Amino acid sequence: MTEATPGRRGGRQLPTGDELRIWRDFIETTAALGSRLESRLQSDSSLSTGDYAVLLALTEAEGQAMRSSELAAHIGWERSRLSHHLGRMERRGLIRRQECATVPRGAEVLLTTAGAEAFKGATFPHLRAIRELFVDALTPDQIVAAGEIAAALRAQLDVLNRD
Amino acid sequence: MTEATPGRRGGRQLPTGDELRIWRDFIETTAALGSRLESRLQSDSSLSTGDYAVLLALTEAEGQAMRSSELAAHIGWERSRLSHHLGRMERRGLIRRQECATVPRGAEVLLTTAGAEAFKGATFPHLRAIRELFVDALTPDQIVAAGEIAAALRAQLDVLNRD
DNA sequence: ACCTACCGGTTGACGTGTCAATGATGCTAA
DNA sequence: TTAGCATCATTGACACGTCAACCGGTAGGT
Repeated sequence: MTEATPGRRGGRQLPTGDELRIWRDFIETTAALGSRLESRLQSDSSLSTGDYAVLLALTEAEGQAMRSSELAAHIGWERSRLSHHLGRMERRGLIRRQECATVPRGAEVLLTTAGAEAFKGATFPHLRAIRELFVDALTPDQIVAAGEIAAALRAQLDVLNRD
Repeated sequence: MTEATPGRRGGRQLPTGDELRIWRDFIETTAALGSRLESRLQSDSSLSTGDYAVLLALTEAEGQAMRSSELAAHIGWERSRLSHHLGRMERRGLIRRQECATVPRGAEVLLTTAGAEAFKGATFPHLRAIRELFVDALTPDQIVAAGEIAAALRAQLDVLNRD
């Protein structure tokens, strides 16, 4: 398992071979997991995970509507990304955009009935896929560990975000 | 931490709220980690992780060349994806393609000197980024756990791949 | 010989993501 | 007042990924 490397863990610049193997396995597997879920969602409901995130936010919003900027902040997207995505969703009839009465130059994003139905139909298979691909794959201990690992990685990302 | 849900863990169809929170945290954080590494590599060396994978494979290949199909199999990409990517890399002078002498209708992918230098310059900062963003973020136990989690998720992906 | 089926590789269409530039509109300070 | 300036949102250019269609050539069966 471990390697015959000189110690000095603190001063080392580069990952060891073991660490690198785990890194590759980890990042590739999580990426594969994400795209597998994406394709499950797609074939179950013709929605992407992006669509799902937008529809979820709108479904839970009061009046099933939000201003574009709020929506972007809520789901953690750049405005540009959201704008492109809303354009595609609008073409498919899942949402509508109209000028916002309260805020000047603001755009209100509305859930259409087609969008609400698409979301409703997607929820159950999506959650079931999460259970099958993630929850069922891991022991309860591993699920807890996964949460802690995610938290630690997130913390490090936040720390290094000051660059 | 835990929820006041009816037991019956075996028969449950959907993830609990706790499980769902961990899932979201996990998948979003790993995705963010991937894109952070992508942008580090980009700003350090003007390469994408795709470029890096291709250049790594070619660098380690005999004669710094491989047939397109072998290369695709080696890095686990679809042929179409590789073909598109090679087109972009060829435009940037990182690789060259020529007809393969031995295999009819085969395409040989060659590393150019520019490609070899780009890879050489990218390696160290890339490995350092992996250390900073992944290895340094976790305890040794967590790194081991991450490897086990990846293996378990991969196994489940493989099992469900018969559908 | 001919038809077919496969194989290696490319291409086109489209969805998705980032970055930088562009409107459009209100706010503030000379 | 008006010259900036920030803010909300969109747009265009491009990289990347998937899917399905395509092309050219070889191999097998009849």
